[in-house]
Amino acid sequence: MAKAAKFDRQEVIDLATNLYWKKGFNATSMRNLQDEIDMRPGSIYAAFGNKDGLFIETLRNYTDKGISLIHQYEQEKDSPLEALKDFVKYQVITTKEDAPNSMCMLTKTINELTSDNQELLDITKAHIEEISQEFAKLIEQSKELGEINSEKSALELAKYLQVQIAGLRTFAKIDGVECNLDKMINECFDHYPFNA
Amino acid sequence: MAKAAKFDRQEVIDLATNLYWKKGFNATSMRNLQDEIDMRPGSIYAAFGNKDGLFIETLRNYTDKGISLIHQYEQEKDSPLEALKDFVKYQVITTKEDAPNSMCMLTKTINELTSDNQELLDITKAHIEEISQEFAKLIEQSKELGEINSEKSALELAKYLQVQIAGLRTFAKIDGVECNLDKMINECFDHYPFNA
DNA sequence: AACGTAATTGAACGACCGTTCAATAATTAT
DNA sequence: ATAATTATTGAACGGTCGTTCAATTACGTT
Repeated sequence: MAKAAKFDRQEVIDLATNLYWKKGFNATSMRNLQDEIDMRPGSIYAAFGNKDGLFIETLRNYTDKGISLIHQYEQEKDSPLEALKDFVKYQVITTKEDAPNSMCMLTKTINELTSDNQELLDITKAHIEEISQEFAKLIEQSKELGEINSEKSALELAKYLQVQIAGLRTFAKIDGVECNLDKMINECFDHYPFNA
Repeated sequence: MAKAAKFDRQEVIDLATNLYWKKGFNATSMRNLQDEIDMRPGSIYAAFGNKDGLFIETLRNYTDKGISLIHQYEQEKDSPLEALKDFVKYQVITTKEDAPNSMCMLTKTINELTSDNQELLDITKAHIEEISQEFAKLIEQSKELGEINSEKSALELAKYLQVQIAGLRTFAKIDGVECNLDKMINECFDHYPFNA
C-alpha cells in the first residue's frame, strides 16, 4: 500500500455527471471538467482513463440514480402504476427546473452523438433499455393487479412511455410555460394504449 | 458591378445543412464545412459572416424545405389529415434512413445547445413554432371536414403531434429495427386526443 | 527514520478551433 | 486597354482541444 486517493470518487463523478449532463459530451472540455471537479489532468486520466472513460462512468451513475429512484417510488407509493406515473412526472416536470438540464441525459446523448462515438452510443442505448425493463416490471405488476386494461405487452407499454417522456421533455423545453404537463401525463395513462 | 460570386449559394447551403444536421452544431468545425462545401475560409466569412451565421441559414433552409413538403403533401393527398399523416410518417420512417441524421435537425439543435448560444436556440424554437402553425392549419381544415372528433384545439393537437414525432424519432434511433413505427403512427391518429 | 509505492501536480505536446487579412484573381464599366 | 470593384485565396493568429509524463508529494510499511 501507498497513498490512498484523496478525492471522493462518488462526489467527483456526481460533479462530472452534472457538467456532462448540462453541456453535453462535445461541448464539455477536459478543462471544464478539471475546474468543476477540482482535479489536475494527470489525476483524472489516472482515475478514469480519458474523456470517454469519465463519460461512461457518469452515464452509469446517471442511470443508477434513475433506477434507484424508480425503486424508491415503488416502495413509497400505493401501487406500481402510481409509482410509475410519479416517476414520469418527476422526469418531465420536476427535472425541468431542478436538474442540470431539462433533457434526459441519455436521450440527449443519443441525440448528440454519431457513429464517431459508437461505443458511447451503444452504452447509452443499453442504459435506456435497462430503464425500459424497469418500467416493464412495474407495468407487469400493475397488470396483475388489474390496474391496466391493455392488449399490449408490458414492454410495449414501457417503450410507449419512453416515447412520451422523450417527446414531452423536448416539447417542454420549446414551449416554456404555457402547457399543462401534468394533465398531458395523466392523459397518457388514462387513454389508449394504457387503457382502451 | 464587379465579379459575381461563382459558387451556387443554394447548393452550398444544402451541403452545409446536411453536415450540420449530421454532426450537430458543436461537432461541426469550420474546416469540416470548408471541405464539404469546397470554399476557403475568407469566402465563407464574406458570404455568411461566421459559423453561427451559416448555421442560421441552414436552419432556415431546413425549415423551409419541411414546410414546402407539407404543402406538397397537402396538394397531393385527398384530405388534410392524410397529408398530415403522410408527412409524419415521412419524418419518422423515411427520414430514418434516407436523411443525414435520423433526428429532426430542429429538435436535435434544441437538445444540443444551451444558453451559451441563446440566439441560435431562440431561432430554432421559433422554427418549431412555425411548423406547429402549419400542422394546426391542416388540423383546422380537417376538423371542418369532420375528419377529427376532438375537444382539443387545433394548436393543441399540433403540439401533441410534435411530441409524438420527437419521441418516436428518438425511440426509433434506440430500438433499431424491431418496432412497427407505421402502426404506432396510425394509432396516434386513431385514438385520443385525435379521436376520442 | 528511511524506504517503497502510488497519487498528484502542472508544464508541455501536437492538433485543431474559429477567425482575420493582405495579396491575388477575375469580372464589369469606362 | 485601363481602372474600379469585388470575389477568392491560403497563410497565419491566438486560443483551446485531449492527452502525456517527468517531477514531486504524501502516505503505509519496515
